[in-house]
Amino acid sequence: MKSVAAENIKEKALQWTPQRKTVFSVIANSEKKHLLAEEIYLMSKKVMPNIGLATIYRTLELFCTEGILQKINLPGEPARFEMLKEGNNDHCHYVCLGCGKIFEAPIQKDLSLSGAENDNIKDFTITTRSCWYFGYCKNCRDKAKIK
Amino acid sequence: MKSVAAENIKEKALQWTPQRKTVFSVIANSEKKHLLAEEIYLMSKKVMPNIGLATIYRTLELFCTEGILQKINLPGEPARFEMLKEGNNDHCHYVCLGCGKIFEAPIQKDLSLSGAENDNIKDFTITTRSCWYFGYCKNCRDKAKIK
DNA sequence: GTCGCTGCAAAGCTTTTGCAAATCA
DNA sequence: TGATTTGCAAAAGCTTTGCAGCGAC
Repeated sequence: MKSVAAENIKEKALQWTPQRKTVFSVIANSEKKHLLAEEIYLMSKKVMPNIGLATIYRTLELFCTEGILQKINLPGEPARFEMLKEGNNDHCHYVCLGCGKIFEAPIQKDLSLSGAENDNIKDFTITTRSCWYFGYCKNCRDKAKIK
Repeated sequence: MKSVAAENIKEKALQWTPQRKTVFSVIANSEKKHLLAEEIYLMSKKVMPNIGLATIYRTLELFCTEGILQKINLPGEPARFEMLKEGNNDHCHYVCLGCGKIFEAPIQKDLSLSGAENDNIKDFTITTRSCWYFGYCKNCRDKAKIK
């Protein structure tokens, strides 16, 4: 399993090397969805002990430009990477400040231009959306109340 | 002009020092809304040549925890800082990938829980929203078509 | 044989930290 | 005076880059 985007790499005469296969499968098979470069590196090293960190970074960058991955930057921590799916990737993320878990939900279709009173925005062509909500999940909120 | 949040600093026995005043006024009076630490540092140095970069970072962190500033992390560049206003700060950002300009619009009220099919999300308490749309403004899109 | 890819090490950049001196309450 | 803040320099942490060797086509 490589995905259409992965096929694109071959078409562009870029190589589907063992290292790139490893990085791809490690991310694709991970239970965690939002991975640090360091985590991807360590998981890849289990499969391919000689792989270098620079290769990880170069591969992640490649995958991002090819639309296989999305890079996520949250405050106070290194970048994370999330696998994109064919078709709709318009979901928003709910980050619990208590337990650190990340939940996801679809983004409303009409959300993008809502409330636009500004021509610049009414006439804006969106290519990528990134919506992040920070707060507390039920569990953590309940715990906080008990305290 | 200091804002309620700035007053809070005094109440907490934190000091409203010349350096902090400088950083605050430099950001408050800037035309650009989304500033790099480096930009704030250079602007502050014009007013107070001896101010140190570490002081800038420490002040920015303080202002963020006090709710005076919001830290913004976009991929591929250092953190930016945006001044928060009293009351509603729920706006989303449109970043033009052509000219780099950032436009703003209000966020829909009902946006947060829309499409939630998941209990974790239905029952999520949001404290902060961060919505970013990437794409092309009218100008840049038109230019691209001419090419 | 050419071109791209890899691993290693070094460098780069942003941000944080340690500490003595200065400042403020 | 005692606690906080500052500036400088050094360190830390993440990421990128240079380069020689390797591998694919």
